[in-house]
Order: sequence, then structure tokens, then C-alpha cells
Amino acid sequence: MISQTEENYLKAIYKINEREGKSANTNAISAEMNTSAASVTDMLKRLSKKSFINYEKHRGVTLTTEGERTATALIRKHRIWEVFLCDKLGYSWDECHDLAEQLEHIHSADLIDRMDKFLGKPKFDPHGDPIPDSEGNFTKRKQVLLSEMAMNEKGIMVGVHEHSTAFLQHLDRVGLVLATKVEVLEVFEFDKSVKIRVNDSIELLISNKVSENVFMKI
Amino acid sequence: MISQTEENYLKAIYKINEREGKSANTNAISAEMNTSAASVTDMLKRLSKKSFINYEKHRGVTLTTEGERTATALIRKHRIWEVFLCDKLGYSWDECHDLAEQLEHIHSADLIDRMDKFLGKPKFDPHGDPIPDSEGNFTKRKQVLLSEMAMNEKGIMVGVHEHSTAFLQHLDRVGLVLATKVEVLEVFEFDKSVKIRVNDSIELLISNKVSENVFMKI
DNA sequence: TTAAATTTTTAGATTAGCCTAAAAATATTT
DNA sequence: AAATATTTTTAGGCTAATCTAAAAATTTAA
Repeated sequence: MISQTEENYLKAIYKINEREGKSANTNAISAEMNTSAASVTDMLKRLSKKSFINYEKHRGVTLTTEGERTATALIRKHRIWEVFLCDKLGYSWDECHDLAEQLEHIHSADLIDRMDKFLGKPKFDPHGDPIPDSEGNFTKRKQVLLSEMAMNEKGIMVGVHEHSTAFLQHLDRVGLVLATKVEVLEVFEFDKSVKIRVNDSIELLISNKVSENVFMKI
Repeated sequence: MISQTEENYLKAIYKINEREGKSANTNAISAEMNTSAASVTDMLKRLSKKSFINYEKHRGVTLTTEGERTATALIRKHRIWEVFLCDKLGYSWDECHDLAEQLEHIHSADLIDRMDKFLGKPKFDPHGDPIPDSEGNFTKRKQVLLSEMAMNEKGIMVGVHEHSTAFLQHLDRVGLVLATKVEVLEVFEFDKSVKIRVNDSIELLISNKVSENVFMKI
């Protein structure tokens, strides 16, 4: 049986592999997990012995097929629970994450398949992130960053890159949430800010820090 | 922060206190938890230091106010999750227990209050056991055992005493489930078996082993 | 009211997961 | 190519939760 801690390490390694596009090194994992590098080394040995990761001293690690299967199953669980918390219990997209961090560790593939069905087999979570199916396949998002859109281009807000509570609450406040209709009115070269029209009504000036963390379907 | 293990010990002590009507002794706890008596002693010291139990060597233990508050909160969570699993996800009453054992350890009072509301604030779980409110108050069941009912008495099946999978599946098979209408037709002194009519139609002969584990509202 | 049986606790180990400090390996500069 | 800096691992320790075996306390029985 895999422990919650082991599961969290696998998720961290998966995330780093994704983000950096290469094997995860000890320090990156210790930063992600908020543990010491020494603890990470201990855990890497354990995960390697259990065949979840490919590990050689000083080389950084990647997930084995089994490790990746486990990590994507966790992501599936996390995102399905997030949909439940938001759609059924009325949590906001910044509140649901921490609870999903707990709920993703409930051990039952059947439970999550029933939840999936109960929720209408959603393809994306409340942040617009894709939910892998039970085989671990993601629906690939065809999307661009808001910062990459040209003048007069139109699109729908489908997700965020940055997931911090502060950022999500900021988006809520300015009125830029999932499924919002956006038209780019002007791009200011000076500070890379963009003027947009939201849902065919309000005009907003969006900073580059925000626009490069918002995914749009065009 | 209380650990899952500590929570499980508190539940075990609560259950024994209830069942025996007196302080729980070491062996009873070790039987309930499937651990050695030595482990129990270790844990009793820990729980005592954290003020969850009243403990003196060789004396058996009872819960403090705080311990009882924690135990009833766990029971509340367990039973609310069971209602969700059965009502919303279609689990049967013998399947929902093990999953609820995991789910009851999710730390969030707010989550469980929202679940409660989402489920329509149920007063009883799928086994007919009362769900304590957020202050820990149970709706008392006014009920008798089927084995205590007299000839020609009528009632509604409201719960079970024994909770084993085997017993619950047996009840399912014979067609004696929650909310079933029951009329006692005859009581046989010889083996204490009872003949009953179920939902005004089928007649069944019920053994004493079964009838003394089924609660009826009369 | 002792002796025997039972219950409970102590003693001493083990494993998972964590730590700090120091050593070793690898990478980067000069 | 050395010297320096960074990264990673080892060494040694800690706590929670478990165990077995033995000792101590309590209860039951003769």
C-alpha cells in the first residue's frame, strides 16, 4: 500500500517533470514538498525500491510507467473532487483546492468513477484544468495565453496557469472568470498590458502579470 | 493536530463505553482496534496527555468532554458520508461503511456542514443509525428489537444492531431492509423464531439470531 | 488468604518520515 | 585545470505507531 506522503512526492515529481520538461532534481522536489533535501533523498530511495521512479544518485528522477499511472490517477481524483466541491457544495475555485488535497488520498477507484458519473463526466475542473480519464489520458486543451492574443481577437477564458489563492481572488474581483467572453481591444507595447472587453460589456485594462497567466480558447 | 490513528482510538473507546455502559479496558480496546495491548497502553498515555481521555493505570478509560466531542464529530462525519454514498452514488448499505471509514478523517467542519445541507439534513444514516448534529446531539430512536415484539404487533424496520457485511447482505436477500413494513404473525417459543408478514405481502420465518439484531419502530 | 489466572504495563525493537550537520559529488568560474 | 560554488548524499537523531516478551498489578478461585 502506498502512503499519502509517497503519493504527494509522486505528484510533486510529476508536476516538476511537466513544468521543466526534464527529470526532477532533489532540490526542486524539496522546494515543492517543503522538506529538506535529505528527506527527499530518503524518499527517492523508497520510491525507487517500490518501482515508482527511475533513480540514480545525483541524476535526478523521472516516473516509471507505474509511477505515472499513480500520479495521473491522483490528479484525476483531485480534479473530480474539485468539481464536486464547486458544482455541488458551492465552494469557490480558490477554496476547493485544499479540501481536494485531502480527498484525493481516499483509496477507491470505484468511488471516483461513480463521482465522475454523478458529476456528468466533466472534462475540466473549476480552474479549467483537464481531468484525465481512468486510463490517464488528458483531453488536450487547444489554448493560448491571453498575453499571446492579438488586437481584435476574441476568445473564451478556459483556465489559469498560476493557481495561487491571491491570483484567483484577484480574477474574481476584476470579473475575469471561467467561460468569460473576451475581446482584445488594444495591446500596449510599453508595459505589455491589454485592454479587453468582457462579455460584450465592460472594458478592462489587464496587466501582463495577469494576462500571461490566463488561458484562452480562441 | 489529531492523527487518524488517534481518531480511531477515540471512536473505539466511545463505542465500548456505549456498548458496555462503563469505562473501556485495555483488552477491549485492543480487540476493537486489532492491535496489541501494549500498543493500546502507549496510545492511552498519548490521548491522556492530550486531554482526550481520563486515564489511570489499570483503571480503564472514559472520554473527557473534549474526547466525546471529537468522537461524536467523527460519527457525524461517518454517517453523513454514508448517506451521500448510498443516496447519491448508489452504494448499498454494506458497501458504504469502509469508504466512510476513510472519508470521516477529512478535516473540515465546514465541508461536513455543507454535505449535510446538500443531503437535506438527514437524521439517520442508511443503517438507521442516528446522525448527531454539529453540537453532538443525537435524535434518540424510540425503537424495540424485532425479537421483543409481540404477536400481531406492527412496525417499521428502522435499523440494525449488528453491522457486519454478512448480516446486511443476508437481510437484503430475505427482503428485510430499512423502512420495510413488518407485522408479527407468530412467535415460536421453541427456538424464539418469529413469523412475520413483510410489506403486507410475503410471509417470512425469521430466526432469533436475526430478530434480535433488527430495530423496529412500533 | 494464598495460589493461580488474567489483565495491564514496561522494556526494548522496528519502520516511516522527518530533521541538522557534515561529507561527497557535480557544476561553474576564474 | 584549479578553485569555488552548488547540489546531493550520508550519518546520526527524533517522534509516532507498531510489535514481542517479560514484569507487575489486579482479579478470581481454591
